[in-house]
Amino acid sequence: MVGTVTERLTPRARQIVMAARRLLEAEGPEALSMRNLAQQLGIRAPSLYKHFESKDALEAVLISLGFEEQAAIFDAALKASPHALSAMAKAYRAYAQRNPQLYRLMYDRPLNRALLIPGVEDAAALPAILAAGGNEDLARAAWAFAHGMTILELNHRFPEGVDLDAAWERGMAALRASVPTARSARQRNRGGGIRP
Amino acid sequence: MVGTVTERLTPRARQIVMAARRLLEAEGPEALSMRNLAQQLGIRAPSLYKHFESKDALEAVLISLGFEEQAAIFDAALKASPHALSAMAKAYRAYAQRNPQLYRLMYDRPLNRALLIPGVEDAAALPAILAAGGNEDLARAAWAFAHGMTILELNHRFPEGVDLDAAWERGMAALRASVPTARSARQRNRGGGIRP
DNA sequence: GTCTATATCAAGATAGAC
DNA sequence: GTCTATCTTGATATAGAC
Repeated sequence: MVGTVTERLTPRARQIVMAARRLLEAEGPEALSMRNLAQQLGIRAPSLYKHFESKDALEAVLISLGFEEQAAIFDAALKASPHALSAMAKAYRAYAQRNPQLYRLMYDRPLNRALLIPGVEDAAALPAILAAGGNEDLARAAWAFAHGMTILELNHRFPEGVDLDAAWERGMAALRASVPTARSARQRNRGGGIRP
Repeated sequence: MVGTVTERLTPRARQIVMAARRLLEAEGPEALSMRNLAQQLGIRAPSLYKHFESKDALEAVLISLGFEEQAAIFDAALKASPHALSAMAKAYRAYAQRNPQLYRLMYDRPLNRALLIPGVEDAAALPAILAAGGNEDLARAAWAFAHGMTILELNHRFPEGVDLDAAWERGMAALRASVPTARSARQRNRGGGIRP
């Protein structure tokens, strides 16, 4: 399903989204203003509103794109490795490191789900549940751990020079030991939604 | 050491900080502007600058206050319970739930450490390291898990109605099983700073 | 300690012409 | 699809009088 987000856009809207992504990644979410974005494209800010209803709508496309990309790499990690949970964690960390500002945009605030492309959020979450052996509580715990490590590192909250690889490995080792077997998973899984 | 932060302030500055805290908790970080704050106090915004050099300086006092309070409740949790790591996690979660907007202010951005009251950040972190049996990697992992659960819940990232108690317990059970003994801790602890 | 007046800047968004 | 001109709002902060 890669490409469904940008395929919904007109060619010009796609160009704008790509410019927005470059600007975001280069200068951070505060710099992503309609004025700055227009300048990057060599046009004026009001022109952008012919392509997107609002700034929120434009950001929602970026966020949808992020979920779509996460879903793809999580699926790949899940299929490629027998150690599903660790592979997912590595993929999660790598994505955030390659796209730190988009990651911030995706996770720093409550989501405006009405503006998202339907399904993208759940598509990114499903592989995590599978990697947790179907146990949603464990999937949520693993997600929280991965997000916490990621955002605390992005915000420079750990002491400088510290070995974060070791902290990741320590946490993942603990969580891995907690993955249920296929049999116990069937007993435990009580539904409730696709997101972990 | 409770009270050291507000003790450094003049009586009027203390009143301003308390009003800022009420405003922050009632309406969120975006509403904490110098204008709004002044209005709460029945004065004009420029008057605030006679008491604080900048908005950042005022926020730094609030953040220092948060660390001071966290240090106090973490110390208490550590002393009160033989299950140190779980007690810490419960205290962490409870503090964030009682002070959600201050929690956001404390953790959503990189810290301006030059403006903080010296030592408060480390004082809040030390109990976590002790609770992790002295293993700093584990302390960092546990902190990341607790912060991730907290901020994802505050931002409504989990599906509605889901049992987050179970996710907390699942994660903490896994991490708890990983706490080293006093003997192994002495071998492992490699220093590097007080923050986890 | 507080005031008024002001500087400075930047944000999102709309109307209507071309 | 882009423009100019404009509206509206709001932010942090300073100068200098009282």
